[in-house]
Amino acid sequence: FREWKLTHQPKNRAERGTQMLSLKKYFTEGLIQFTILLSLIGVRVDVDTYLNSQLPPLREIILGQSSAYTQTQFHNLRNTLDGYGIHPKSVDLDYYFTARRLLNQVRALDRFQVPTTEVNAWLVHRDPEGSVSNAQPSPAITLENGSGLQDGTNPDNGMRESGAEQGFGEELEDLGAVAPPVNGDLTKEDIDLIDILWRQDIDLGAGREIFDYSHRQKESDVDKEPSDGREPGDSWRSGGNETVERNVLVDGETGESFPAQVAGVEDQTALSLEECLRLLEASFPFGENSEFPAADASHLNEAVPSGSVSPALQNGLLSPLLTETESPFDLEQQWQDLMSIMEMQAMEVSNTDTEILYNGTNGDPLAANYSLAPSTPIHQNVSLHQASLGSCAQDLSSLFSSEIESPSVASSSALLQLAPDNSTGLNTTFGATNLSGIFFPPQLNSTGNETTGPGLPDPLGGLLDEAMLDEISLMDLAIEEGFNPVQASQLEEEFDSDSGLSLDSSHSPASFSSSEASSSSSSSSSSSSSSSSSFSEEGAVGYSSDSENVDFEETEGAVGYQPEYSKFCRMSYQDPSELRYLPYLEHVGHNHTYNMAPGAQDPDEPHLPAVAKKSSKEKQSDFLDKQMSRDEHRARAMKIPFTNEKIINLPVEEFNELLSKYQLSEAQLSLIRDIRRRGKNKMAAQNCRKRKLDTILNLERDVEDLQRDKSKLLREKVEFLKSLRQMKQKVQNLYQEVFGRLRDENGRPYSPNQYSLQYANDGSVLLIPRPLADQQARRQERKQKDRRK
DNA sequence: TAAAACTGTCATCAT
DNA sequence: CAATGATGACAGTTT
Repeated sequence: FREWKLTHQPKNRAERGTQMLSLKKYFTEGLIQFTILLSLIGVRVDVDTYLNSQLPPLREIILGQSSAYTQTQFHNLRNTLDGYGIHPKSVDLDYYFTARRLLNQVRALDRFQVPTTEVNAWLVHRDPEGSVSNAQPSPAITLENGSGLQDGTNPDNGMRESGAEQGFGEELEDLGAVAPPVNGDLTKEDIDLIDILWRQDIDLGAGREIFDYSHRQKESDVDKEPSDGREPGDSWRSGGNETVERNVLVDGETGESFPAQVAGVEDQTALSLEECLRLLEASFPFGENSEFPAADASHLNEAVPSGSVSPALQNGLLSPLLTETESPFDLEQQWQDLMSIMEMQAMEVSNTDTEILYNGTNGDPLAANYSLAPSTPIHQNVSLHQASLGSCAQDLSSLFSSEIESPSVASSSALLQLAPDNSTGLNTTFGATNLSGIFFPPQLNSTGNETTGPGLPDPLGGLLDEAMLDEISLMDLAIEEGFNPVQASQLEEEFDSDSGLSLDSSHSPASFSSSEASSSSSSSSSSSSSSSSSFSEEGAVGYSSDSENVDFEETEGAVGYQPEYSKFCRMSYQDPSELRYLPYLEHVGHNHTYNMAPGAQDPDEPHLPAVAKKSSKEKQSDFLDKQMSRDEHRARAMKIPFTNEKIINLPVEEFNELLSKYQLSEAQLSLIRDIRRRGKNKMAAQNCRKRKLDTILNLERDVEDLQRDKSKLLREKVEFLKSLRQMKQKVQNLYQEVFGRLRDENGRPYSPNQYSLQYANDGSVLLIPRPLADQQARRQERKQKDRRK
């Protein structure tokens, strides 16, 4: 095959050269300009994939000959096949390349991606506010990024989930930069900084207005232009909302409008008040003296239909539901949780890639495209959907069922809930009555107040709280005992780090830096144009894979396995041990077959007459000499009268018989014994190595499975927490409603400072004086703590 | 040419 | 105890 390369490659190149000359003008004048135009508005177009496959890559026409034809980039296959690679010794290359070609087609579909309406709207929305210049990427992009997240329509979502498909430049773009990506401008530090700031933004629960340029503009221009309280981009939200306009609240962080109605009593058929409250009491680790800004109280006044409610009232009102803070929030830990979810998402998407690839023979490309496309439309639909149901009108069952029906959406929803959605769906839930401040411990709340002003707590703060997880367990939704996301994440990071045991699973921000670092440190010259795709497609091996090579494997003309690949190669499809059943493989050129079949390829005299006849005797002897092992040479030198194959493979009895037939010298006998021992040991070593490889691969698969499981569990956890919040909100609303309607003998409302509602075990609701209620609450709390210990 | 991967061999222990 | 298998370590060979 190497010969083939040598003879065909130059010809190939020449042909390509002439083709290129004729094509260059055409392309550069037409399509390229169009492409550049598109890229300037942030649309990625890969024209190559729409050209005749015989033509060289457009990239190559423009930039000149690539290294695609001079290097064998077989390891790319591994990276692209991702988890389902084949053994390097396998010759099932047709399948291999078929798979690759299909993958390329699928990716091509993915690349020519006309942005959806939502994306366009987003871009337009950002543009007039002064598009971000790439010259100063980090701060500007960070702001944009934060805003995009808060909008809940940030395509970054898709990026983080699809993980691999889009490149460096795209990531920037997805992070919110509207300007065309310039890969070289952003250093790794910049990316890290973006990431860190991005995390901080969410950590601090930064109010949306912090990022929202239009909002700031609104504030400054408030005199000139009285706004209707809605930004242009939000116009879609108002559709059909006019009827509840009167009761609409605006979430301070998302700017989202939602009806302020509280859940009616009649909603409680599914979930009894008692259950809700018990649940609430059991699970509320928050401080008793939580405070919230007066602004919240005013919202509350709107929210509660009957009676006037003072802040003090709310304090008292909620106190029976509140317990003391049990443990300080560990934001770092929560972040690790979050990040690990993201990594899981990325991994799953990459796995999806692979599955599509391998089902590619019967799957239709459209379906593949649907799944593979960075799925901004899908995610955004989800986001919008969840934002709309965030106001807790949505029933839990329908929430779950809807996601079950569309698994692709479900699998991607966790991230949404964590990133942008935390400010839409979740925060909407809590912001509905703007009581969210009460639900969070003072520390966190104060942090939010200091940094963001209007006291909007970090929705993520409680989202991944381990205490809440425990509560879920109490709810017979037990996820697992002793689950430690910190350890798990750390473990995961260890695996993700370039240990040589590539899991090919993470293109997450966490592994981003290492991957990129290894890419930049590798010697091959990945130009800036190719770095975008090499970043996303290379595995943890750190090999730079030029996009040209990835895209057009047919032209590489390189077959043969790469050492890089074979060490931890995968044998899902071809196990080396099967090779012995395919005797023709013996002539492929590699004589590394394990478990060599007896007599299958003993180069000793009588076995290769057909080959031998074709050449002269000298050549034949040379050939045989080269083919013979050292022991065979020794055996011949010692005039051993039978073949080494027999010496090694004969059973002991037959072997002894054989020895007894001949009169052999002591030296000969010794050599024969050595040959037998070495021969057997040789096979043993081969078996041993194969076993070792199998073990590693199995472990790798196990790790992937476990990571999948972990991701699933984390997703479930997020779902549970989300539903728990919704339930809490419902209960809270109910409590207010019920309490607000209570009247004493004189028709006056009860003061929440003096009374609170208690729920007896028999389902009855009691109005009891507050001191008593406080006592009971403390008692309950102690019980809880004891039970946990 | 250096480095990595591959292979055969030996020593040793286990079966 | 002999034969054989398994495996770490090492060295030579190949890529």
